[in-house]
Amino acid sequence: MINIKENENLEILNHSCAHLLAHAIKHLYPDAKLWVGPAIESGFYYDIDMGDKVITEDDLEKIQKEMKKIAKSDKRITRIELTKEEALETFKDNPMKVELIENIPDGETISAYKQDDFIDLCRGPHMPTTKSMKYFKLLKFSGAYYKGDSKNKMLQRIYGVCFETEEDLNEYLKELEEAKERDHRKIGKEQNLFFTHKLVGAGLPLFTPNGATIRRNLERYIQDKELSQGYKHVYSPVLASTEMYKISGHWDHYKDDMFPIMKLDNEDLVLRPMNCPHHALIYKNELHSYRDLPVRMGEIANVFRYEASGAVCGLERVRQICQNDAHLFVRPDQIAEEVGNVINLIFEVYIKDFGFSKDSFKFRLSKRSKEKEKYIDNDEMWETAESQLKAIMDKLELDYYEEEGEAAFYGPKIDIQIKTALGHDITIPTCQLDFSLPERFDLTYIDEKGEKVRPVVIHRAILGSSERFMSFLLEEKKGILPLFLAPVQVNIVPVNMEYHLRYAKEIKEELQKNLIRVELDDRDEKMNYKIRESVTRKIPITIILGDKEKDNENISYRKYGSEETVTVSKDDFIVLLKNQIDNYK
RNA sequence: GCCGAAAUAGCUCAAUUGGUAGAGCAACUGACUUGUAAUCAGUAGGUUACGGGUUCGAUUCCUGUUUUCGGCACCA
Repeated sequence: MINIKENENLEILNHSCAHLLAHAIKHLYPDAKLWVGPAIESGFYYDIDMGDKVITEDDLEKIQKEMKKIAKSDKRITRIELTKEEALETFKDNPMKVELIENIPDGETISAYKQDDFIDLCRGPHMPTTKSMKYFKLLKFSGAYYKGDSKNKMLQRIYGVCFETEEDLNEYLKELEEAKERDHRKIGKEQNLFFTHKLVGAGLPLFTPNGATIRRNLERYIQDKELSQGYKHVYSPVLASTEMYKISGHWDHYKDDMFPIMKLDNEDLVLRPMNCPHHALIYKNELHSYRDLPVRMGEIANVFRYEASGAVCGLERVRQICQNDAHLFVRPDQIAEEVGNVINLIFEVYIKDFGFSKDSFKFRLSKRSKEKEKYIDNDEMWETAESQLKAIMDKLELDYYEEEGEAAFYGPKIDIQIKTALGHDITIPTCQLDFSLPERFDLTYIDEKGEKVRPVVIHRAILGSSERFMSFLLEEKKGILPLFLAPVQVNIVPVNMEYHLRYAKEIKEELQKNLIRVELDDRDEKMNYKIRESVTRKIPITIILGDKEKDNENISYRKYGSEETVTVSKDDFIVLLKNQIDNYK
């Protein structure tokens, strides 16, 4: 999907189109107060205070028509420089712009752009004339908080996109449609993988046998990976006393994201939002020597977060999250190596095993913001942790960007960001550095001098959560699953029900004994019908059995996406399949 | 949580300004079955998300709730 912000011409074009939108709005709704209208990755928007007027689909049509009219009339777009007083005078009817102008430091040039009877405060640059905006479309509208702060009133935002040619616009609109086809919620329904039910609640998906098969095999896969890297797995309860979260800092910094307290006789229990304190206590349960470190403690663990009702989304954002979590308890001198191992593991899983493209995710160094009260208070710790993570990423020559305000409350993170089919930017794998948890739970190990020393904790998740990884997998693979995850790996279609069913049953049993997930389509239907269904269900392998196979005791199969038929002996087939499954293909 | 929209058969969607809720696919029944993407016929399937109101009459209008969707805010 194209990124408008990466193409300077398109960025200027889209920003100019935002002005065109505002111009049309002022024609149709003279009382509307404009806020800002930037170009964004997917086009442009404009935020407008329209008083009590609420935008509808019909309005969008009207506005678009008016935009076309202004564009066609070929108005020159000119830059005007103003003094602060002139600017205040020009925009005196708009309190939002007045505030904006008042905050511009004295002496700084204030510019505005004018096209016919419309003028807007703006740095520019812009296209020379309104005629440049020929191929655009208004796409959607919604509410948006003034200055992006939920404490403020809500403005109305209109989104659109503009291109240099009609072909580019149509291509883009086509891609938007195709993205809808990839939406994991649509695939989940088509392949009967998961659903939500009102009686269970929002953000709490139920996994059907098909979805559960994918999930179970994903969880097995990642645990085996971890075992091969020296991890050990634990189980810990989903509940804990609030006392624990007061020690960990969750109570001060994360309470609003947790489900409310359950009062017992003389205990206050909560559903856990994270596993770190539980794991810290497991670490603390025994004495550790410097020789034993790093301790790599993993768990496929359910956590619970009170996600806002407007935020829950399919498997992408849920309220019960099954994390592929681990905590690495390391000596300070092991930090770089262990973080490196985590990054390598991410590459191994995402690139090598699943074959995702390098462009499908981005590394982000997530730092704390200036609102320090949101985070655990220890400036020195934060500076050390952030600079250490940065140094490690630089040494690994990772291509990454930095963002303030994205850290966890207890420490900075390396997050791996992906874009969903619908363009949401979300984290899947994460690797976080934590000097706070060991301090708060008084974790130690004995160093070579026999003294107690503080370890450092690395929090990490490779799949992120089972739910979120599944949503990513389904969208990236367009519902075509690798063999080791497919709910049905092999579908058997007999050519004729009367003559070939017995042989088909034999083959099915043989495959089943070898733990291959196989189905035999023994319905009273024609062969072509069954083949078609096998393909539309995206089953990786369809076996066709007729006289040829029966007489020679072999099988013929076709792979999903190929029309080529391959004939092999039954035993060779089983070996081939098991090989592919073990190699995650 | 906020702004807006939606909710009709298992699924995808219809139902002209308020007047008996329909279709395709799937399911079921019967017939037909021999080599790589849909055989034919029939049957059944609904308190139109849930509650309240207006009306002689509500899928349709008003209202409350829930869920879903598009954003915003939040966010691993």
